[in-house]
Amino acid sequence: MAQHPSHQDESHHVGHDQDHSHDHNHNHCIDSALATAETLCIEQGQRLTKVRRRALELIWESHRPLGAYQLLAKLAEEGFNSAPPTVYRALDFLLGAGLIHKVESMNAYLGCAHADKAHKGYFLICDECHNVMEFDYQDIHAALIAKAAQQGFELRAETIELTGLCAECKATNTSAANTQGTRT
Amino acid sequence: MAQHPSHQDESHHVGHDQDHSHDHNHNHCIDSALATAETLCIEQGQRLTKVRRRALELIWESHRPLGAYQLLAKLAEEGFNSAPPTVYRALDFLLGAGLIHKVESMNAYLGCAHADKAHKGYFLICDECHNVMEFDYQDIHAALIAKAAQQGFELRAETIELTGLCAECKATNTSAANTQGTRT
DNA sequence: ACAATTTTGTTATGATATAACAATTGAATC
DNA sequence: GATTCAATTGTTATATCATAACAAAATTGT
Ligand SMILES: [Zn+2]
Ligand SMILES: [Zn+2]
Ligand SMILES: [Zn+2]
Ligand SMILES: [Zn+2]
Repeated sequence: MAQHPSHQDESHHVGHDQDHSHDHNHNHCIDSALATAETLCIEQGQRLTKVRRRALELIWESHRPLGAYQLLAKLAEEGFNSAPPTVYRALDFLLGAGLIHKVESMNAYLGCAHADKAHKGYFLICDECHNVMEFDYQDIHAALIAKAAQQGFELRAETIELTGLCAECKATNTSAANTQGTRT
Repeated sequence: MAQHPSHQDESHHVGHDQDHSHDHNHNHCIDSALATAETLCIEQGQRLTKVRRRALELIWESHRPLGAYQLLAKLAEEGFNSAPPTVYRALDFLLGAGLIHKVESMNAYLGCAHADKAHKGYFLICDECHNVMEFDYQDIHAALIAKAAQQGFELRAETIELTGLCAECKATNTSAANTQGTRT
């Protein structure tokens, strides 16, 4: 529930080596996320089964949020059952364990790099390249709690999804002097 | 895009006379919203046709956010065409005109009481009674813009949806001394 | 009246998500 | 190891949310 102070105001850029040569090959992120997942599941007596584990890997391997049916297709390719409940069960498990977030405005799922710290995901979503950056902003969190409390509202969960143009796409659009402006 | 300062930090409680005797019969809200809609559409050379107008009324008459197919059913009862495009077209029009908001986390649509001022809706959503309160919080808006700008991100749209327990439900739950705590 | 534009009707399909129940697997106990 | 119980997965069906494509009708401007 409470956000951890350790990476307050820090951002973690998720998905960033799609096409345009940001070649941070993020195997490190994946390995780290999987290791965290193992640890957390063991600690909590949860079972990170094959399909759950592979689903988590596939979500991380995707460089942007992955839809449930996209994930299902990938799992099916690898011999897992191809019916929807398979993927939704895996997603429910991973969401419950805090290992992934759902981006409501995209109906898509994204690995969380800070699964070990309970928090809600705040996202910056680029309209252009569809990359998503998760950020943690303690000030906003506190302000939202306070604002809700003013209304007598007890805050439990937050969906904060900001869309717009990321730095790279803004640079590209500007420098390329493209005529179509900010397309979608 | 910019939120207007006039109702900064003010909240408008949407949907509040459902069952438990908050008998603000909100005909006033509906009438006011419809009048605003007329004015806005005329000003902008937009046509508030029968189906669009009735859709807006029905959304307002509902005391909580209305799903597209719920709305479609109501329209169909009244002799409008009952195929999905009918309702999605009306919703698109109303969204475009700023007369309603979509609550992403509920896939539902809600009348906006401040359609005359361009803004994004910020919502408090009760897990218990499903009422939704729209609030406007200039401080948070400014902080989000600043935070995004720090990352080089140009903010275009915001989805801010907070869930939890509203004041009434908190009171009910507490006073009823229910054993189940904060269920859901 | 005529043409151009917008809106609506209609059919079909895509995309996202869950219900219900059976079969299998895993872990704990006997 | 066999037994039992709970958790997980398989399977079929369906619910829910949303859009594509094209035809028909209504509205607007001339
Ligand atoms: Zn996270
Ligand atoms: Zn981008
Ligand atoms: Zn509003
Ligand atoms: Zn409530």
